[in-house]
Amino acid sequence: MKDNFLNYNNYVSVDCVVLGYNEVENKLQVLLIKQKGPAPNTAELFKPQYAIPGDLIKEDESLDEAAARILEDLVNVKGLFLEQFYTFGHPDRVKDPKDADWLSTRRKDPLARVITVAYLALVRIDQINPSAGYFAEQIAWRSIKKIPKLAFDHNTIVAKALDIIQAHPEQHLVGRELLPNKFTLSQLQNLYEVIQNKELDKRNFRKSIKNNEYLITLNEKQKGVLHKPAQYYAFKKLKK
Amino acid sequence: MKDNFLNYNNYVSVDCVVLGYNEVENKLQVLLIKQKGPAPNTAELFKPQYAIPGDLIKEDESLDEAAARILEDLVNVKGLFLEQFYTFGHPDRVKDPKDADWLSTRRKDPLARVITVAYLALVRIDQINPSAGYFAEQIAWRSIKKIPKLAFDHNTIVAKALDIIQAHPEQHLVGRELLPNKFTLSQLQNLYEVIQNKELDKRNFRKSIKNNEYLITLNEKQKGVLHKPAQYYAFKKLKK
DNA sequence: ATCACTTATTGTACAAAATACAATAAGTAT
DNA sequence: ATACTTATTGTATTTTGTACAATAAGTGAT
Repeated sequence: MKDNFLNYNNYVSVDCVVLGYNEVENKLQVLLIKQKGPAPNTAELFKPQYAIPGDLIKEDESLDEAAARILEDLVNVKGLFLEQFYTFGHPDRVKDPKDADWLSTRRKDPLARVITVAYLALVRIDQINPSAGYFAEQIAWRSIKKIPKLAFDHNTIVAKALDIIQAHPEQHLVGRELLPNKFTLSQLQNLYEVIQNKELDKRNFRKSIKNNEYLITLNEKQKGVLHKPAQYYAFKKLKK
Repeated sequence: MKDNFLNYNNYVSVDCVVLGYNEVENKLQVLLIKQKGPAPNTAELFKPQYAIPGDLIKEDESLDEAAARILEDLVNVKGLFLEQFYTFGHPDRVKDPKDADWLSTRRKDPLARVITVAYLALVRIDQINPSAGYFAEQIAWRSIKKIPKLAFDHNTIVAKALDIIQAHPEQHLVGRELLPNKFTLSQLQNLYEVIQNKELDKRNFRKSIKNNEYLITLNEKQKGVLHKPAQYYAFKKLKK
């Protein structure tokens, strides 16, 4: 019966893949943080890496709450779309020598295993104001096509998030989350094209999207543009 | 900087929703264990509940390995289909009074939070031999239509597993996992009907399934049946 | 050999959805 | 009036989904 009182405690963290859409450049980007070193006087010894934002969970918060807190701390925005998508728990996932430095400044037991629950968040880059928080030296948006080498297994985590959203953009409310409240069908199409990384036919796109039960036509058109003004659309509130 | 050495350790477990297919009765069932009490002499004080099989993870195993171990211990079969599908981490998920008894016999700190990574497994009931292991008093198959009240939040976990498999049976290799190596199209159709809980048209089912790139026609028919013998089919090996 | 019985197998008409493809419309600026 | 730019729309074709019932191939009984 000695197994009855096994006590394999583990660190549990939540990591967030924050995908941001830059409408002007029509690019999808991922939010990275540059790791903060230890006390300033020792900073020269510390080689910061880029990472996705994450933190250990707190005693009294759920996983969803932890993800929301991490994002709030970092991007100063509440109520973003957030979705758990996978949990990464390989025993060696934080044991690469490249990560030892950072862990030694942040953990009582730097070699302890960390299991991380990964979340996907969608944000409009122009609407949020990410700020380097207590756990980030600075933050950076990077194109999903040029993601640098990241700390821990974060490249794997980001790749899995991208797979998921590309397979089913509509299930992840991309339009609602990544566009302004009112938008044109061309804007919506551009977004889908970036996410799926392929061109779509205008006529066919409009035919299919107009079956979307949440899309509504507004009583408003573009003004002052140097071409035929486009109709504005919006999304209906979600049924709860 | 006091946050630097936060030490919120947590128990992490893996729970498995084992769905078994009984071809004869054409039923989908879920594998439950009846919780084992403390030492025999105190057993009369212990009110066992049904639960899905699960265990704390071990120090040196990945989540996938933990899931495989739990199943192996319980059903004595290796190499089953196993898929992580969600992680449940509400702070109170093991704090219902109904669960206090069992936890007090198994945990140094019975009130400690447990985060659990849930896996889905698919098995053919006639092919495996579940046995009560060190953590199960006995095991039981229960129809997915009549699942009793379970320990912890296990009813929620089972419900989520069922949602997932019903939405996309083909993505979860249902046929490959739940049928014999050679099978008839009627067998395959029966399985899909049980999983999706609706009747399918024979002609339409065959039309759609025959597009499946993994389905191959064998050089063999049923023998000795009291009706027109059916063609046997099989699944091609998966590309890795 | 015929027949009764049982399950396996197949086709066709129709509707709906996906795809390929280009001309016209509505503004602004000159 | 014209040039320019992006918005908007339709049609033919293919593919996929759906509804629906007659024939085929065995066995066992006569």
